[in-house]
Amino acid sequence: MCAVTGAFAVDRLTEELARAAGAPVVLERPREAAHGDYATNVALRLAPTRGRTPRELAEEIAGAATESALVERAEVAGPGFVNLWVTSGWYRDAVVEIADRPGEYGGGFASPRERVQVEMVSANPTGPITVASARNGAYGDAVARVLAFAGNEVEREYYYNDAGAQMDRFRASVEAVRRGEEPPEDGYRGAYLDELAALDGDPVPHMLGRIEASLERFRIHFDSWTRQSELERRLPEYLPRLDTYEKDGALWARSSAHGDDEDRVLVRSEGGAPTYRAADVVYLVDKLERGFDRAIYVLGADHHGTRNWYAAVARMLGYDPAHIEVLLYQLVHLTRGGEQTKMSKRRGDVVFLDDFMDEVGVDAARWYLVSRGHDQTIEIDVDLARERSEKNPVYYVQYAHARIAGILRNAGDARAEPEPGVEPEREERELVKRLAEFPGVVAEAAERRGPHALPNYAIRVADDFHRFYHHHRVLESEAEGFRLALCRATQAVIARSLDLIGVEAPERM
RNA sequence: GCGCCUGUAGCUCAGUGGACAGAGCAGCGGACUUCUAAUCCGCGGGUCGGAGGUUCGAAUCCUCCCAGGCGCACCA
Repeated sequence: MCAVTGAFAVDRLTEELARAAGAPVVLERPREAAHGDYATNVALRLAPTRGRTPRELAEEIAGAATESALVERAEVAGPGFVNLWVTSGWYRDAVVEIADRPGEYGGGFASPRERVQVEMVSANPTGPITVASARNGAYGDAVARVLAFAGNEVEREYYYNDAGAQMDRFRASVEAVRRGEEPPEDGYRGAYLDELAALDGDPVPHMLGRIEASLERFRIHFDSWTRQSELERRLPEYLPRLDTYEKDGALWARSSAHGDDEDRVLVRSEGGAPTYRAADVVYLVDKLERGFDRAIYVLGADHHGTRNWYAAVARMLGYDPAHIEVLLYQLVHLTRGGEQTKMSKRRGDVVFLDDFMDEVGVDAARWYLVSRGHDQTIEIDVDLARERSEKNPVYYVQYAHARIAGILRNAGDARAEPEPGVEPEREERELVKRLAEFPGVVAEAAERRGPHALPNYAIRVADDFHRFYHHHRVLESEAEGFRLALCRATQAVIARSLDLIGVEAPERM
């Protein structure tokens, strides 16, 4: 239970209403201003169980609600909605509570607090990071940031394949270039191969270095890097704990008996080499034995077929599959002038993250890749990206932040404290109510693993702020103290919304 | 054939049970001796893929159908 003191403004209002209704309520913001600042359908929900008509019950709740010091007025509307108008005191308190603790507002709600590992990107180091993999990172890192802000302890990990058939082809391709020959038919091509060929030794560590640099530039920092080859070696320890059988000379996991769609090969018939699945087994044990309460896998939709595999492995090993979570995101389709391009590293005709960042900037790149629902395939016209950059909503949001920073620079010693009797104007009330939504937006983004709610919300905040700014002066106005506090609160919410998706909040533009 | 995802304005997409469905871009018309016009104000634009069902109430939940994307390896 959260204490009443220190609870957010909407929570306090919700509790007052729950008291009036004698049941839990959910408040929502009506689309129509005529329907009040907040509204609840609690009477509609309660009427059947209480043997009353919805309107009758709504009248009663509305009457009780007006007793609250937070409620200016309450009306019954439609089939039985209770519409509420809040007092100017509620607005002042809401602003102060955000402005007073800008670093914490909206966060710290995780219960229980968990140790979480988010494993993401994990692309084979056979080439630079592509825009497709960048979506994995943009999504996974935003989820990680949201979970951390919620109060969890989060680590990011990159898992890479440093052995196996694809890596052999990659190394052979580099070797061929070093000998001045064409890469093999099934090998890799592209300008980056020449750069790797110019360096000495195994190209894999060099490639990984470039990948890490790209991701750091993309503002994703990995706490750890795990190699597939090291995990494979430990397979014999865990084989006895698995449900396995031999068929056609290969060793199979009977995963279909534990929730997977089919059985999987662990050890190949020819050569006796372990498969990628074998490394999966060891890796899962490794993650959980490191003490993570939750191991999150971020995978592209082309891997959705393996979703049940991880849970099956957990069950076979005797772990609760609830510790494992697979997040899927749909793929990125790139077009050039309307024509589809194929994403194949081997053909070398892909768009690399570094080039994408060069073209549209880091902020727009992150914004673009995370502002759409992860269940949605996104289309990016690479040719359009550059010219669209000035119209990208990310600048609209950043500009609101920079404008506020400008006001606060000019404010000097002026105090950001609401004047006791100040009556907020319409644009101010809308902005305050918007800021009051923030904790709910973050909580939902965390729960649904849907960080795209944040950029969409940030646009609304910027929208409300720009409108407020246009209609009212802050400095040397009669409500200067209130408005300065409102500016601080807005700045905090915008900065946090952007930070959670890895976008910077500039002081000047 | 089986599985996952998607179908909302001209385009790109929000909106996972509430009151006449929203934004950005594109189109048209207005507002700058400003705390930054990267802004604001206004206008036009929709059988929410289709058909049934559940509900006081459905873009949202259920069933079927249509269309598209991605999978269904001893590659990763």
